[in-house]
Amino acid sequence: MNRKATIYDIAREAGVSTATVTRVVRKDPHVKEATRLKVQQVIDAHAYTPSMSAQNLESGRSRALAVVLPVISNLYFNRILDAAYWEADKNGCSIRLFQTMENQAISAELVNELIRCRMDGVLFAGSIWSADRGDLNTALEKLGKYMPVATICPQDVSLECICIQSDLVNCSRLPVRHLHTLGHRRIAFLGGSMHSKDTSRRGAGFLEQLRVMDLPDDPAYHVDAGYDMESGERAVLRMLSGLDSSRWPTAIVTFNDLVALGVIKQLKKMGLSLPRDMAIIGCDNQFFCAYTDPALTSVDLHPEEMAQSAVRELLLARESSSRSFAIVREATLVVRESCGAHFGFRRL
Amino acid sequence: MNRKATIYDIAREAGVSTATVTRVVRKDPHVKEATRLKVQQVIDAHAYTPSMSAQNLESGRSRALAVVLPVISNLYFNRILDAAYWEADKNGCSIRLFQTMENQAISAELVNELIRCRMDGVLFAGSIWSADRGDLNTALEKLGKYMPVATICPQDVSLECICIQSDLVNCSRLPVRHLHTLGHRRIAFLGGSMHSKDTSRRGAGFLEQLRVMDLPDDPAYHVDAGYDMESGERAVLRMLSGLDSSRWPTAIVTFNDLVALGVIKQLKKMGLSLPRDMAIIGCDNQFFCAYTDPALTSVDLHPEEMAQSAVRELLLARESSSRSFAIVREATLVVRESCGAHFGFRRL
DNA sequence: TTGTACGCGTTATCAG
DNA sequence: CTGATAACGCGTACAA
Repeated sequence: MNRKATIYDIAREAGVSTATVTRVVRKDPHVKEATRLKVQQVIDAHAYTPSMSAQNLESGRSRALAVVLPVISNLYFNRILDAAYWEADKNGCSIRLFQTMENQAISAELVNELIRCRMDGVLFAGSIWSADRGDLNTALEKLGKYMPVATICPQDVSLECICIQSDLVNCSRLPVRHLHTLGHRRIAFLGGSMHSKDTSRRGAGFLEQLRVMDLPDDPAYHVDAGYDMESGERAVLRMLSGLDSSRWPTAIVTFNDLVALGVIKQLKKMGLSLPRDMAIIGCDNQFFCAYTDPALTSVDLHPEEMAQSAVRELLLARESSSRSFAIVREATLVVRESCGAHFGFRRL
Repeated sequence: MNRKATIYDIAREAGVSTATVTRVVRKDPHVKEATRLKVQQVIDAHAYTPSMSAQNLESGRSRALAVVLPVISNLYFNRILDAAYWEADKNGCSIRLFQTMENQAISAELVNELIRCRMDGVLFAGSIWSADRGDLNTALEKLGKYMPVATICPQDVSLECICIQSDLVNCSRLPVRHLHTLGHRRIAFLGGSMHSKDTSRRGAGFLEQLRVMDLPDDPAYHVDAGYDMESGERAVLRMLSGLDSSRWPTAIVTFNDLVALGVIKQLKKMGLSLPRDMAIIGCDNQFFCAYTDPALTSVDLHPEEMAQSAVRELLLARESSSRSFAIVREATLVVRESCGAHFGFRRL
């Protein structure tokens, strides 16, 4: 294994001091042209580049942002990571990834690790806010003493940091309103959890919307489940098999597109024709939505833009004193075929 | 912003030297119990942890591996990254991500950046080997002088590094044989490219298999295309509309599952019934394969296990002298519904 | 058992 | 314009 040339090697070989080498590298104008040329030549010959670690030690920064999320294999977080990566890259920063898995909480070890690495900032995405709010804010507060902190969180939580908020209200309102317009009254929600301590509180928001629109919120229409396809299959089966078909809902809103995938599969297996017999709306507007059968209508939370904002604010906060504020990114409904809207279909 | 306590702070406050603090942190047994206790107490009080940057500078290493791949939003690479992450994590290493986008080549800048960051190792995944082999090996060779290098590559390329090879042969053979068994003779390949300089040479391998099995390799059955769903839609439309329906293939093998998604959508739009009118086989065995309609039969290259092996070997090579060798991970065919095999269906 | 002193590679400051 | 030199925080011989 070679040893990479150091600034000393360059300085010696060019017959100058290390200070001058730095000046040349940094394109400091106060260097005689002849000197610059000679030094640059040696630099090129060795393909010299300043050592990252040394720079970091000296500057006390890492030129890296931490992104903390549950799992990157989940497409939603994958998109956040990707967007964060490019936004950071654009600013000469790298991303250090931390996956917490199911463990939603911010552990003390994680906090210490982040401080130890001298992260220039941290972005928390995912479900940390489901944990005890007190603990959470304590952790964020401590972290905030060392580096800027940003979170991508539902609109109704208040955290002591840069909050990029997803539009929980419209995320629930849009699907319900769309279905209502199409004539649906019995609308079910599958996946996630109905409890207000839920990951993203999507279930609770959904219930609220039903009430606002004066629609029945039959408890039989709300099955707590997980966040993946198998959960969707099981949940819809459990719901429908417990109900006389005359009481079946006519539309299903799912926690996310994965759950919707499972629901669609199960409904087809039961012989239903979609969207005629059942309307479905997912959430996240994943890449495969246009390729399900029928193509899945879905809510887009615009995670990429939230991640971009988060990184941008983090980088900004690095310079100035850190602030605590919120930015809301509105949700959008992407209408496809799974509710029959494209047929001008209207349920009685 | 707080300043994190340094080893000096701890030493002063505990009334010992920095060396002793290090000993306590490192659990060096040659420390008097009383001293250890006192120092540990101060350490705990400040939640002191040695600075990563300082350690890196001192040790000349970064405790980090680089993963270079085209895009993480592609599920295949996403899985590689995820697996690499956990394997590295298990060994106290972090992952530094580099996305190259379409730019397949290993640029000189990338090489320098990797060296500059003192990466403990690099894993290249993706399509770098499509580039000129000479350039590639030159870059790998240079990199190899500074750190262990591993690649996840097709089985038929020879690179001067740790080669985790995907099973290109079976990746082509398995689908063709499966279709052949089911009675298919006119088999098409869509997506990627037929040229041997192709990204993964999957097209070329496919042609070879057709010949081996004495099946017709009508050029009309091979449409170069991209790697995504839109490409699949366009490619199949182009192929079929240029052909009298009597000459249509009876089965389609696609470059990957995304292309298959597009193909399925387009075929349905044309009114075909699947798998009756057309058999389809994808590649990568993505999570959604079980949820397409019909469920997609697909080849699994086992990217997770390849990534694990790669990281493991990288970590090993860090200690010993670096070697150059290859490990092959065999491909598997996961049979679902898209070829009708579950019906005992047999085409004449 | 403990402390001193130096090296790791850069950058910044301050003389010259 | 250029060169010493002092941090930056840690590990580690070597000495005590």
